[in-house]
Amino acid sequence: MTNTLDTTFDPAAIEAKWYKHWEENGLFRPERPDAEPFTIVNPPPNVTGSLHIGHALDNTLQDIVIRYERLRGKDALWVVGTDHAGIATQMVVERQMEERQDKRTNYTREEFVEKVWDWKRESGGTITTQLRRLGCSMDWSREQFTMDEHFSSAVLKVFVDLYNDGLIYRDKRLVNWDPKLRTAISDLEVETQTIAGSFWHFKYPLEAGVTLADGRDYIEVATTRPETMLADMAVAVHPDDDRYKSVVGKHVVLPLTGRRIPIVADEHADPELGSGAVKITPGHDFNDFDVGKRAGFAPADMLNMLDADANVCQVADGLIPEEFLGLHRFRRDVVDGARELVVQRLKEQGFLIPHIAKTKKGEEVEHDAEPRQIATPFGDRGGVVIEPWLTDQWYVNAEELAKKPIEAVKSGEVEIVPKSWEKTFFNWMENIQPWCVSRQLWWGHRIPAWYDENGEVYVAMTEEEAQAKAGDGAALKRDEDVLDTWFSSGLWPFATLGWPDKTELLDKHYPNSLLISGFDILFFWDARMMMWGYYNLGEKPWDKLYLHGLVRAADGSKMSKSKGNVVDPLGLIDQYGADALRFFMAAMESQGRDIKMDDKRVEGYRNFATKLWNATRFCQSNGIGASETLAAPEAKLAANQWIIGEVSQTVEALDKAMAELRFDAAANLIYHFTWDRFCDWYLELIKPVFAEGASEAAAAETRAVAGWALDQILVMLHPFMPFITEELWSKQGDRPHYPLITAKWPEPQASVSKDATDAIDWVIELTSNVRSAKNELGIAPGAKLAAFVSSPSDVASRTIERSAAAIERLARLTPLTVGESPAGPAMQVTAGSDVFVIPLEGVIDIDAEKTRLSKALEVSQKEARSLEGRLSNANFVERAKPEAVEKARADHAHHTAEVERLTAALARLG
RNA sequence: GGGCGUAUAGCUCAGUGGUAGAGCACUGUAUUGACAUUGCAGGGGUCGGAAGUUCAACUCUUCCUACGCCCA
Repeated sequence: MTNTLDTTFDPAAIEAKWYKHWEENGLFRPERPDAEPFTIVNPPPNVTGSLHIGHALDNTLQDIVIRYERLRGKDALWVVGTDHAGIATQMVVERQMEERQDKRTNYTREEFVEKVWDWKRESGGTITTQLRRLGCSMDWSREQFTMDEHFSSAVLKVFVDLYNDGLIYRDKRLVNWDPKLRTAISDLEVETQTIAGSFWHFKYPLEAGVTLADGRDYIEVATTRPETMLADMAVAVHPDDDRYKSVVGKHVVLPLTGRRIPIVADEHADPELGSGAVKITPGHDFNDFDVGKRAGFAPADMLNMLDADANVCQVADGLIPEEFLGLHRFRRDVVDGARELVVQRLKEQGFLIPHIAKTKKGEEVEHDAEPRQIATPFGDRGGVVIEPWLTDQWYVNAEELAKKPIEAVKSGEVEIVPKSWEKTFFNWMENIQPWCVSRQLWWGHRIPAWYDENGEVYVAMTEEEAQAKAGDGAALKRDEDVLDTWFSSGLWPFATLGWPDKTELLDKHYPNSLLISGFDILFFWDARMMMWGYYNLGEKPWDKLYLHGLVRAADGSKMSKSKGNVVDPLGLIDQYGADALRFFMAAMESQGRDIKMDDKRVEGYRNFATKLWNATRFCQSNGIGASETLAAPEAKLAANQWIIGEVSQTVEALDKAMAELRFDAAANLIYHFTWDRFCDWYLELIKPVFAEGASEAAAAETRAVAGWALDQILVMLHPFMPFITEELWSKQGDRPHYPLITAKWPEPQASVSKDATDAIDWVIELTSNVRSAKNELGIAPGAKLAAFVSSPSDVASRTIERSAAAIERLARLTPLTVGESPAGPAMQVTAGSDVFVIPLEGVIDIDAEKTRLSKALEVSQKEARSLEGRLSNANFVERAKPEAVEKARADHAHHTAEVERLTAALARLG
């Protein structure tokens, strides 16, 4: 029995209804204890986040795969949750406090963290509601959060294990410091941007009595960061640089501070660049840090002239003049800083070497500095210039942990799709640097390390354990810092399944089957998961990694809030429906290439949904309802056999596309099958069967086959368009205990007669050719015409006999006579090897038919000539693949025959 | 500087060693029975440029040009 569909398709009306139904009935993860597992973990979005177009793509692809595997009977688990997003979340809550003239430091750490939890409970996880609107079928019953108690203890365990294995350590070295957020960040969180800056040249006076070979009493140095000269500890020159050989080991006396610093030989100094001498500030520059170490300065002795806010503070030797203290490192908010004051003072004291530029007219003009493009590091969250800063931080020995992941990808144990990303993966993993994992925040997993009065460190899961290690008398103080959010989200593939406990879930679903992520988090997250997976479980996190691209604005630019070109996926869902947006994402996703937003295309897929809706309405009006069998029904009629064969081919091709993760190919297959085959041909072919007076047996067979074929469409389309398909499935029959989401995927099992499918293909060709000819000759499309075929092929004979009704209805040829046509003007139409002569006494425009035939003749002549050329080439006949030669011969024969036929037809027209 | 990727119809994109496809747009046409969010028919491309391999190159190789991304 069927439930009548509304005449119009309204996505919004069905989306909420079905999502609720699925979720409330536990259909996202039905009990399938004995089924083969299939597992995906969702890249956990920030708990502060809301759904953007990138999430829409990422989650659509995952949902397509998980729904597909669920339909194929697997125990499909899609793990979902959010991550605590240390910096982002703390920023959100602090900003809210600011609005109330309040601040974090007005509270204790515990009070503040409790406020963040309050925020999370009230406003966090907006995105989880939004994912539901997209139709994503995750297992919400097991929703995870990286700060959950269980997850948190897994994080601490990893830290402790790594420490015990010597893979995590505390070190004093330069770190990327974000002075706005007042925390260290990892090198991945630094974005280098090229900005317009200046390059200043200074004189550093040699100490009394020392001169260069050329007699000068100073060394010229140049810098883009003059303020750091307050903490300079050396001047480096290249050991082979003759200009400076005599002064290596001597000293200069710095202006402003009066610090006496050595001239050292170091290969870092490039004789070709500028003066060849470089100032060395080991405490504030990564290169200088290395030079400083080589020159014999211990990190602890390196001068640090900036505080956590990047304001000038006094250095250990106390030589920075009072007037600089407290200044910001450089001009900020229209207030000059240390940089500007240093330049001003050096200029006043004659230590600035001006830059001479020429104007367009050739006049020389003096500037304080040379304008330059400078590669500058910015923090990806705070957006301010990163300061290399000397602090104690925790580092993970990433080089060691990267070994197994590299090996796994090399051996093929883990497959990266598309493969082109492997090189990028290796390039990064093989040159990986120690990973700074400590963050100076309050929100996050606090580092399980305690220090006694002597600074001795004790790493343990709990304070009690640490105390036990330190001894009863020791007064312990816990490390203030928290861990990088990626440190914890890297545990996602297994900590969400219960690890470190040995759970059945973990046993069954680890390693995961597949991970889908944007390539932008390949290093941040995907690589971390591999490191953690191998380290903690000795096994890969997933079999396969699929990387997709970015969704770009329609003009190809990157979407960003500042540009104001962000497309809201929820708006698109409101406008076109979730199914249309999902289908768009799938159809555009071709192995990692970026996707350009195209509303017209989304609209097109909304139209596709409407088409299917209306096709189903047509079925209903002819008594076509739900199928009663999984296997294709028995069919005698050619059209029915044909559609069964087409379904079977489509399933096969679809399975192949899905196995290769070709989302675009899969979407296009089901699209074209539904529209071009099922709607445009099959439904037209079966219409005569339901006409009055037609055979009841034929109608019954057709109802069964059509109902079955439509059901196969609904199943195959369901992963892409879950809402409309579930709605139509339910309306096609009463099957409340057999919802589409957990229905069975079709299995290609058709045994259809080739005669039948050939017959329909022949009818389709004949119909298309008749329509085309009529159109060119200006004959009304609806006109029914008599036709003659003198010596029909086998397929023609059979089809004329069995499917005259279809030929009449579609090709509009009737009566169809086997035999010679009467003399007189006529047009010719072919199908396969058959030629139909259609007399058109009085109707035909003879000139138009002549033109049409001449055009066709020209094409065939050209083709025949070209093929002749190829076939007369001995090299081709001898060396080409036999199939290619065979095909060329057949094509040549065909075109030669066409030339003959068309010439004769033209002659007949006079 | 190192690495990767992309250049195919007006636009957005598939594609295969045997002379090209889709969606949208465009043109013509059709309107009382599933659907104008539609049907039918059609026009439109020397597959970025050059050279090479091959019987045959849009497809493989090299170089060039343009654009994009990542790393330093």
